[in-house]
Amino acid sequence: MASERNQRVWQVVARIPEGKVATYGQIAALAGLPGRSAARQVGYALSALSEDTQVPWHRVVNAKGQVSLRADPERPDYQRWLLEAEGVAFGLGGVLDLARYRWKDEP
DNA sequence: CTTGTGACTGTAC
DNA sequence: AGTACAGCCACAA
Repeated sequence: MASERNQRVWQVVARIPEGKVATYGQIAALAGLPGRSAARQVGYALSALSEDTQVPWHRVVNAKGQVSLRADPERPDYQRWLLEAEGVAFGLGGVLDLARYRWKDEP
């Protein structure tokens, strides 16, 4: 069974609308994770997700607007592929425009 | 108990 | 622009 804070993180991630993305720091703030290293715990929480999870973890990117996730040798840009399918445009370096796609908790 | 690692961020050079 | 360092926390061994 997952820890409460992990579920809290997943709950926040699940609120990200389609075609939008959020940064780890943002997720941490919304999830109410204390401390400055909260972003790490967010990443750790996502790492604990199952393969069949329904959480849109692919909408979570780092502060640079790039997909993080360890590069799986078999799925090098799985996350990017999922985002592109939602209408998110990536730059050449696999970077997206955070100023444009960053999710805002309130409209 | 200690140590090492990690889907990170911000500041400094 | 990129690179390096520090910060802080959870988890596995």
